[in-house]
Parts: sequence; structure tokens; C-alpha cells
Amino acid sequence: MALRHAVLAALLDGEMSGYQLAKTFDVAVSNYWHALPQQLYGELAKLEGEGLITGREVIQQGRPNKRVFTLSEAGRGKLAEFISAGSKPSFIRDDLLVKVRAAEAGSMIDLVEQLEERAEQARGKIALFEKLLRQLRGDLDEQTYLEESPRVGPYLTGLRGRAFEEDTLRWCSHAAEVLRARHASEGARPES
Amino acid sequence: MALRHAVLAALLDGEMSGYQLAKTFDVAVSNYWHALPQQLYGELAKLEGEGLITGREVIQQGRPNKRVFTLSEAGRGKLAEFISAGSKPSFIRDDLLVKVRAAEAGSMIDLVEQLEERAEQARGKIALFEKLLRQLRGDLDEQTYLEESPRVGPYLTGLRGRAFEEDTLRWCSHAAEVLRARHASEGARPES
DNA sequence: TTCGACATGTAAACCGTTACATGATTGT
DNA sequence: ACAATCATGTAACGGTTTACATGTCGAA
Repeated sequence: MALRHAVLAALLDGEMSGYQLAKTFDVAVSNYWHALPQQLYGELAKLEGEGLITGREVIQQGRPNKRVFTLSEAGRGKLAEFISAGSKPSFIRDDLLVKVRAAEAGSMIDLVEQLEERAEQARGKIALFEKLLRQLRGDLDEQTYLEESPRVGPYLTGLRGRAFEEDTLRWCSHAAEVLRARHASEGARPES
Repeated sequence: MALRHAVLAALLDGEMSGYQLAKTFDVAVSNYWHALPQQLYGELAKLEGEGLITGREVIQQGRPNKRVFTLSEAGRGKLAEFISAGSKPSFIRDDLLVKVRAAEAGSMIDLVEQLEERAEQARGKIALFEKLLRQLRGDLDEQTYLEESPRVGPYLTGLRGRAFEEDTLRWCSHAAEVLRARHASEGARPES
């Protein structure tokens, strides 16, 4: 179970409600973890039950009340434990890569379209990561920030996210180009 | 359910046993999908039941017999369908990135060690991908291969895999360096 | 005879996704 | 009135992981 660790890590930034966490998981965290709101509400309830986080009701005006959660000392302890324990190898699951692998068996046109769509999404994500990094950095240049800021973790993962999306963009564009060229030359060749 | 698609895609390369598939999923496919042997045996049984693949007993000498599976026409049809259907956004899950994000809460030494270990693994994977790509290419240069080979899919996913691991290597090295430097300068600074 | 690679599974526990459900408030 | 955003959940289903289980063969 590692969603719990991702949640605990996110709470290092300060108290958050389930709703806010869901937002965070959609942008900054989406790069290395993903979770639906329902899962987060469930996990938060469990974590509170185990004393790793503490909840607090916040009465709001102009919108519904909410419950915000804070890391407890026990929660910090669990995080430290997790960091020192061995890591499982990461894994990706990507429909689009399965499709490209099986390109010979399906419609090239549809596949190219999906690659271009993904490339477009990657452009959007790159912009988001760039914004995130700028916000974290503030007035400092990157080197100084990496040397001195207490929030070096989120910055480093942001760098990874940006690099990953840049790679995705490059690859999708290239793959789309290759497949398009093959599709164009298909009629011009003798049958295999 | 998308494991089934990954299995069908893998069978485009020809008939394979569950055991061979498990191996494939550990190397070439691991880049975009991951599955344990038990899952593969289960999925193969299901796919055979649905007529998407056909099994055949192979009597071997010098080792245990095995059952190899071949894509059926119905299976090819399912793949074509899958390729044209919309893709879900890909996702990564990576313990190590969660740990880096939470770096402030745990042992920097342990974390740096894990980053370096991961970097080492990435080097290994890059070598594997390079070997895979060379094997696929044979005597052709990359451009010609991409224009003409019928097995362009595996090559393109191989390129993605290599790029991803190169990125992983770069990032792990960089992150380890940043965290090591901070750790070294920790005693020299006043407490925060 | 013990180890490693080959070869295939079952069962239970756990995790994640989809669908469903509710309700307040602000702005159009 | 209606849509969008804020806010929180439950239930059923399906998929994944962990632990267990079995057995052949070749080489050291």
C-alpha cells in the first residue's frame, strides 16, 4: 500500500482537505501518483483511524464546511520509515504504448490521431510544471533554490515531471510522424 | 481491463507460453506494462475461453511440456478495436518519487543510496533496450528500419523505453547529487 | 543432492475504479 | 433556473498482489 505514503507526503505542505488533496493529486502529484477523490476520502479516514493524521473541522462562510487534515508525529515517523525502506521498482501503464506496439494490427489513422492528442496534452502538462517550478523558485535561481530551499523535494519531482512530459511530447511527435509516413506510402508499395 | 491487450499485443510476435510471456513482460514490455506470472496464466486461460487466443500443447524433451498460445482472428479483431478506442491517460507510480517529494521528513543518506541504486538499474535497462533495438534493426540503419520494417511497433516502444531510462538515470544522478550536497552542508548551517 | 531454470497454477487479501448519492453556494 | 465549484462520501465490482503449492530436468 503506497497511496497512504503519497498522502502523507502531500500533507507535508500543510493541512489539507480531501477535496484539496484531490486537486493536488490531479496536478503536482499526478506525475508519480494518481488517485480518485473517493480513494482519498477513504484513505484519509483510515489514516485518521490509525492516528497518522489528525482531522479538524473548518467552518466556512460562503461555501460548505470542510475537514482539514494535519500530519501527526506518528505520521512523520511512518514517512521516515517508508523513506528508509526498500523501494519497489516503479511501473508505468500506458494504453498508448500497448497500441503502438500493436500498430500493425489496427488503424494507423486512429493511432496517429491519439499520438497527436497525447502530444498536445504533454504540452499542457509541461506548461503546468514550468509554472509550478517558477512558483516554487520565486526570485531565486534554480541552483540556489536547490542548495537552500527547505522544499527541495517538490522541486526535484517537478523537474522529473517536466522532463518526463518533454520526453512524451518528443516521442509522440516522432512516432506519429513515422506512422504517418508509413501510412502515406502504403498504397505505393506491393503487398507483403 | 488492459492486461489482456498487452498480452494480445505480445502474441503478435508469434506463439508463446505463459512462462515466455512472463519473461517478455519482465524485459521488453516492462517499460509500459507489468504483470506477475500468475496474472498472465489467469489471463491466458480467460482469453482462451473467449476464443481470442488458441492454446496448443508442446511436448518437449529435456524440459517440462508447455502450452503455447497463438492469436486468433477474433483476437486480432479485439486488438484493432482497442487501438481505435480512446486511450486512458497513462500513469506512473513510483515509490522513489514519493520519497524524494518527502525528502525533508526522512533519512537523506538512505534516500541518496536508493537514488544511486535506481540509477544503476537504469544503466542496465538502457543496455538492454539498446540490445533490443540493435537486434530488431539488424543490418538496417534506423531510418530505413522505421520506414520499412513490418515490426515498427516494438521498435518505437523500445525507443520510448530507452529514452525513459536515460531520463531516469539523469534525474536520479542529479537528485542524488543535490541531496548529497545538502546533507554535507547541513552541519555547517544554523538550525532552521 | 541441491540449485537454478523451466513450467503452471490456486486462494485469499487487498487495492482501485466505476457508478451512485447528496448537498451548499456563487455567478450567469 | 442552471451550471460550475466546493465538499464528502458508499457500494459493487473487478483487478492486482501475496502467499501458497507442485513438479520436471540439467548441471554442479
